[in-house]
Amino acid sequence: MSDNSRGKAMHKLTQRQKAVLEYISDSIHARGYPPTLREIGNHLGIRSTNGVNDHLRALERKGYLTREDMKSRTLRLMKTPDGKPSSRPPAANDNLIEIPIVGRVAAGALSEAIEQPDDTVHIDRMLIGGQRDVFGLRVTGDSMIEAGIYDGDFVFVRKQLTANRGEVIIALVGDEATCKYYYPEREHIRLQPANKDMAPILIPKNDWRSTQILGVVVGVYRRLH
Amino acid sequence: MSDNSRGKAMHKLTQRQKAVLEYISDSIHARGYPPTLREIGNHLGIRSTNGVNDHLRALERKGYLTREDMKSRTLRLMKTPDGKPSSRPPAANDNLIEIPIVGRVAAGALSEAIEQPDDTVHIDRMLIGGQRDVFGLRVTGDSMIEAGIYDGDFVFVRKQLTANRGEVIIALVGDEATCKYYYPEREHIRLQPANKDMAPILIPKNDWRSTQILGVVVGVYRRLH
DNA sequence: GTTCTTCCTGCACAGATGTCCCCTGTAAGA
DNA sequence: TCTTACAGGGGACATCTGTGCAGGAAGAAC
Repeated sequence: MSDNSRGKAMHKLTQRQKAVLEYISDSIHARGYPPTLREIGNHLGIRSTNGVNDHLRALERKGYLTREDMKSRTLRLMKTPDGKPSSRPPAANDNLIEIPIVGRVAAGALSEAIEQPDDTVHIDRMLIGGQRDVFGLRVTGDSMIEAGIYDGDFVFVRKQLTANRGEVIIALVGDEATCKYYYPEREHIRLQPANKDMAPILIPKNDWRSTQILGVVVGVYRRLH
Repeated sequence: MSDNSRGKAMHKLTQRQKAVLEYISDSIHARGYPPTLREIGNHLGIRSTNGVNDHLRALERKGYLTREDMKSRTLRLMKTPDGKPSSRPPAANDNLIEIPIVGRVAAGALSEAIEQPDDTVHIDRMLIGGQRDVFGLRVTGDSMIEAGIYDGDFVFVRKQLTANRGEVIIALVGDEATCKYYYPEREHIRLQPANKDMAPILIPKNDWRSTQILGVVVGVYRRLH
């Protein structure tokens, strides 16, 4: 046994093997359970269970899946066709966070708005830095264009009542949620737009309630095209 | 048949039924596939497959799971024991797309880069407009700051070889992928930065190969904080 | 009491499913 | 040329696995 290409080498898949792997993955995600040999064969036009088994053995040998002897539907994916470790069910859930997109946000109504969101999106934790208690908001207006936040952008906001100087926050001014830089100063809180044509909003510290900060912006998304 | 508590009433589970449901759920999450009748019986100390089947029938009747006739391991959870809809995998998957984040992109090597991505992220289809063939790229440099695309931003790119005038594209210039506005003109292709301090890149149409367009930017994401 | 439902035992059986063996053929390497 | 990996066909076979029938015991509901 010369076995020259073993070790932790990246075994590449053939087109056919890839198709098999993809069908297994699809089946698991769409139905919640893996397919049988015959289901795989049926889907790919392979009439012999042995033909399918050949592919499964190859995939097993290359480390893309494991299975248990003599048990039906016990396929488990180990890697995606790209070679990424694919403990998909855990991975998909662990790395994702469901974020409510709230439409209008009125005073005190943030939690209500989050409880009954118009919509939700799923975001990879990687993109929001593993934060918790995040909600999404659609930006209206051009007050932050110099910070690269445009009209229509989505901002993802970590819910918190305090912020550090200079952070981009969502604050409640009157009955409206607004996106600004946060600059606490001696006499007042300055909410600074990133737009030289717009003036800062100054709120005397007397009038300021801590509940007016809804959160800190941790991500911005813009659709183009 | 009086059947007084039917309708869409919330059917409560017995202790035993709950245990069965929990074992099924555990099995799916821990192993990736549902158990068989005998596995359930074995785990709960039920020696008769029929005893187990009784529970499954009860759970089915009460709407907590479904299964397919004469197929092994085809249990599907519909509700958690609390009564919450538990269609986690379907919901999460239909709306999500897995996007490879490619690092370096050299001439002709885009598909390879996508096949072996350094990383992938999951993006809600809603955010990229239901596009297919999308990959992600980290932006380097300030050439698009006036378009709100900053150094370090992620751009999501729909793979295509053509573009419309004025779109933000990723093109291959030399051996490097670059993000610019696309302006085809009489004599040359103009790749226009969105930065008044930078000059456009002009490529004579003779030197231009269609493969130089890698795709059109459909989304931009920026982490803050 | 009578009738349900729940929760089992035990068992027979048919259909589903994985495994194994024997083949054919192609293509790439050594 | 010989070997190996790939991509199957066809089929026998043992085992898995769900289904169904015949009960039984305990408790609740009527």
